[in-house]
Amino acid sequence: MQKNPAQCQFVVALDSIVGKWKPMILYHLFQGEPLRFNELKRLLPDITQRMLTLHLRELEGEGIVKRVVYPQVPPKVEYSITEYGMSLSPILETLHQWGKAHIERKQLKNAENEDTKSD
Amino acid sequence: MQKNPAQCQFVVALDSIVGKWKPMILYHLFQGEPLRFNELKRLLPDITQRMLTLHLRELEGEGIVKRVVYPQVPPKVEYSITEYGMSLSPILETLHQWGKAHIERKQLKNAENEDTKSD
DNA sequence: CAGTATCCGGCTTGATACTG
DNA sequence: CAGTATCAAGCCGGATACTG
Repeated sequence: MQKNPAQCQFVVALDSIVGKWKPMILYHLFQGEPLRFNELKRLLPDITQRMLTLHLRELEGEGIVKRVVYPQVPPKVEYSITEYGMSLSPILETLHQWGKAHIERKQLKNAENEDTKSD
Repeated sequence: MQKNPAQCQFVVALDSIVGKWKPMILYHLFQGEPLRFNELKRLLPDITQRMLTLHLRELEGEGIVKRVVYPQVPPKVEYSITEYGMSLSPILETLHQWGKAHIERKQLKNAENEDTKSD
C-alpha cells in the first residue's frame, strides 16, 4: 500500500484490531477466561456465525488469538488471547480511556447546544 | 449500535482514527506545522481530493483537527491538530510501537518458514 | 487553491441454508 | 456445537469533471 517507511506502522496495528466486531471480541477475550464459539456468539448478540468465524480466523492468523479444539462429540472449541495478544493491552487501554473522554466531551458539547438553543 | 455500556468505548476511539487515510493525515499534522489542503495532498500522493476533504471534515467534526480559512484570493486553508486532538498522541504512540513489533515478528516468522521449507 | 458533484466498483458484512 | 457455502446488500473509497 503506502511505502512511507516509518510512519505507517500504526496502520499495521490498526489492521489487526479493526473490523466491525474485532474490538468486541478482543474485549471479551481479554476478560481472561477462554470462551467457546457459542459463548462468544451469545456475548455478541448481533454478530453472525460467519463474521465471528472470519474475525476469529484473522485474529488467530495474527497470533493474537489461540484456538484450541477438543476432539470430542459434540465438538468443543475454545478461544483465548495468546501471550503475544496480551501485548495489545496498552493499545486497548489507551483507546478505552480516550473513547470515554471523547464521549463525555460530546455530551458536554450537546448540553451546551441545548442551552443556546433555548434562547 | 452496540449498547454494551462500558466495553465499547474503544470502538468510539477507533471510529475517530480509522479510515483509509486518517492515520496518515494525523501523522503529518502531528508534525506540528499547520498544513494547507494541497500540502496534505502532496504528502499523501495517492489520496483523492474527495477523500482528503471527507476525512478532514470528519476529523474536524470530532474536534481533532482545526480548519482555518484565510479570506483571500486564491483561497488559503490551513489544517492543524487541535489541543484536544493532541490527546490522541498516546494512542498513536502505542499503535506505532506495537505495529513496529508486529512487523518484526512477522518477518521473523517468515524467516523461520523459509528455513523449514528448505528441508 | 480548495474544494463539490456524480457515478461507479469492490470489499466488508449480512442473511440464510446446510453439515461433520 | 462449531462451523462452511452461497448469495446479496451497503458502505467506503476511487475516478473524473466541474466551480467560487
